Amino acid sequence: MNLKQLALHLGLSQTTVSRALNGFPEVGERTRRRVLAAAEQFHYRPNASARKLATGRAGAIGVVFSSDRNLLLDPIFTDFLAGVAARSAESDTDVLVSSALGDEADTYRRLARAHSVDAVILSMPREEDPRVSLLHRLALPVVVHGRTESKLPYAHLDIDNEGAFRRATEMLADLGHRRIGLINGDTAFTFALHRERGWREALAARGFAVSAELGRAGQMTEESGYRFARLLLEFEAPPSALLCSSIFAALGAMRAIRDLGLAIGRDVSIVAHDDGLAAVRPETLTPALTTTFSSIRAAGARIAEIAAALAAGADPASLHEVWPVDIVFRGSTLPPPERAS
Amino acid sequence: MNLKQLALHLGLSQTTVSRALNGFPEVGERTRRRVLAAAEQFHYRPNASARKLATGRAGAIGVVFSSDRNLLLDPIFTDFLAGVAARSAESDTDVLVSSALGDEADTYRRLARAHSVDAVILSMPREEDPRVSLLHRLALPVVVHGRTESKLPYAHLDIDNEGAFRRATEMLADLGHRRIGLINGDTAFTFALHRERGWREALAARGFAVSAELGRAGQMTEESGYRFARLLLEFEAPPSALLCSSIFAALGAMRAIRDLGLAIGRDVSIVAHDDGLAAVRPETLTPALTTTFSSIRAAGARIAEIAAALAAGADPASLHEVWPVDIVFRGSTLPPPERAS
DNA sequence: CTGAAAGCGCTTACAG
DNA sequence: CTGAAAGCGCTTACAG
Repeated sequence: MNLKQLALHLGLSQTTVSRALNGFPEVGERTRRRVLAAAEQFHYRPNASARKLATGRAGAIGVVFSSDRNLLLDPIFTDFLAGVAARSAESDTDVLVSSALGDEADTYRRLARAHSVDAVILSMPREEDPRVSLLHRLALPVVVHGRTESKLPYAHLDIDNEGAFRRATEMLADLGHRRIGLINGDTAFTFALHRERGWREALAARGFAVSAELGRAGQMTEESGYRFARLLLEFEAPPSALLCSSIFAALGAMRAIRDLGLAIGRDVSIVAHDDGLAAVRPETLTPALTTTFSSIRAAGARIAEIAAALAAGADPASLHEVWPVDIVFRGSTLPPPERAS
Repeated sequence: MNLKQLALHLGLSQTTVSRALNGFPEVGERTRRRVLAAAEQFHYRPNASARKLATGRAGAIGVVFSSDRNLLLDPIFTDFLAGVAARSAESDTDVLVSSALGDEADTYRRLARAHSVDAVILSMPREEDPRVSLLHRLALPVVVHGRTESKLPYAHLDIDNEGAFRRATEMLADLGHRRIGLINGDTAFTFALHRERGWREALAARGFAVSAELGRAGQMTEESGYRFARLLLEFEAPPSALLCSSIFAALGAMRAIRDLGLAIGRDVSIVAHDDGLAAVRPETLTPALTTTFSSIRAAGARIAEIAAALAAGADPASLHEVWPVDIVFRGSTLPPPERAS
C-alpha cells in the first residue's frame, strides 16, 4: 500500500493524506482521524527512500569505524551503539554503520556525497583530528564522542576523564599511596591524554615525583593490562596502587598481582574505569573493584539526541556537554602495606 | 553535483551517463572513459535515495536487536558487526542497525513496509522462532546466524556447536575426567541447546551418568560464570572439569576455582568457547585456556555475503552453511587430580 | 481546510 | 551506441 492507493481509498488527495500523516496543523480534525485510522488499518508506511528524496533529508545518522583503529573490536562499543540505536529508534531515525575499508576519509566523502546520512558520530577522537575539519568541509554535521582541540564549531559529548583520574589519584594519595601507576589507553586519543593529565597533575599537586615510567599506554586488553602491571610491579620501587583505563586492563592487572604472589588491595590497590559493561561487573569481582564510572550506553543515547538536533539544523556551537564521572569506592583500594600494619 | 549536471557538463544524456557509471555493456568505450573520468574529477556520487527509489532496492541490510534480549549488550556482538560491516562495505551495501523499542516484530514490520532494507540478519535464534515465519510473511529475506527448527526455507550460517562440545567433552573424558560440568548460555537459544546436546551425548556415549545438576545455564557474564562454578565445585562430588560457553564465563569460573583454593588445570580443568574477541585472549591467560574456537567476525563477514546474495534474489534454500569448530588444547586442561600423581 | 501539479535524482523500457 | 521520456513514491509551494 502506497500513498496514492491510500488516498484513493479515502477519497482524498495525496496532499491531504500526506499532511495528515505528518501532523500538519491545517488538516481538519475529522479528516486526520480518518486518515490515521486507514493508515493503521492497512499498515501503511511511507517509502523511506521516496520521503528522503522529496525532503532532502536522509533520516539517518552514520557511525564509521576505521579498520586500522579496530574500534569495532572494542567490546564497549556494543554498549555505546545500543544507546545510539535505542534513542534513534524513538525519533524514527536510522543508524547506518559503515566500515572504512581503506581511508576513513573516503568513507565520509561517500556518505556526504550520496546524502546517506544527515549527521555522523565520530568516536575515539584525537587532539588534532583531521576528520573534524574534513567533515566541516563536507558540510556534514558531526557530533564527537569525546573532544578535540579543533577551533571549528562542532558538537560534542565527553566525560570528565581528567577530573575522574585526578580525583581517583587524590583518593589513593589520601589513603597514603605515594607511588601510583597508570595503565592507560593509547595516548594518541584524547580520552587517554586527559586521563594521563588528571593523574599527572594530582601527583604534582601533592609534590610526588611524576615519573614517566609509572605511566604506561597501549591497547586496553586483558593481556596488555597484565603485561604493564607486571612490568611496573617488578620495579625496584614498585607502585602500591594502579589506575587502569578499562575493566579489561584491570582484569589483567589483577592477574599479574596474583601471579606475583601479592594480594589485591592489601599489597596493591586498583582503581579502574568502568563503562558499565554487563559482561564484567566490578562489584562482583574478588575483591570488588573501585571504579570511576560513567555509562557509555547513556552517552550513546544522548549523542543520538544531539545528532538528531544537528540534523534538524541546530547550531553545533551550542551542543557541548561534559559529564561528571562518579567514583565508587570498593574493596580493591586500601592503604599501602607500609601504613596498613 | 548530480547526474543532470554531470551529463550537461559532458554533453551527454543522463541515460548514457547513468549507464556508463553502472557498467552497462552497450556504452562505447571512449564514452565510458570520459564519463568515469568526469565522475572522478567532480567526486560524483549518485544520490542514494534516488537510486533506491528508482530501482526499488534499498541497498541495505538490517540488523535488529531486541532490548529485552540485550543482545547489543553482548560484547562479542561488536566483532560480529565488524565482520558484517566490513564485507558490506565491499559490496557498497549499507548496514542499518535498529533497536526494537517494544515488540521486535513491529520493528521488522516497519523495516519491511518502509522498504528500508533488502534483507535482515537474525541473531540469537531459538529453536521455535516466530521471527522466521513473520519475516517469511513479510517477504523480507532473512539470514539466520545460527539455526531454528523452522520448516520454512531460510538462509543460515551456523557453527557446529554440538560437535564442538561433544569433542571437548570426549577430550576431557580421554584425559580421565568422569565428572564434567557445563556452564552454558541460556538454553532458550539454539546455540546453547546444541552445546548441551553435544556435552550430554558425549557423556552418555561413555556411559557416564548425565546428571542435570552438572549443567547450568544463564547469562554468559563473568559473574554468572563465577556463581555457577562455585555452585558446582561445592558439591560433595564436584566436577573435575568445566566446559564454559564463553570466555567471560570462563574468567568467572577461573576466579571461583582460585577463590576455593584450587588450581586451574591441576585441580579443575577448564575448556571455554572462544569467539575470537581481542579484549581477552585465551592463550595469554594463566594458565592458557583450552578453547573451542570459531571467529565470530568471520561469521559476520560471510553472513553479509549471504545477505547480499539474498537481496540479489538468490534462493534461500541453497544458502546453508555449518562451520566446523577448532579445539585448541592449552594448559587449562590436565588429567584429573586422582590420576595425575 | 483541500487539491492539482511540480519536483526530488535517479533508472530503464522504448525508440532510433 | 545514444537519447527523450516516463516513472519510482513521496513532499510542498501555490492556488483556491
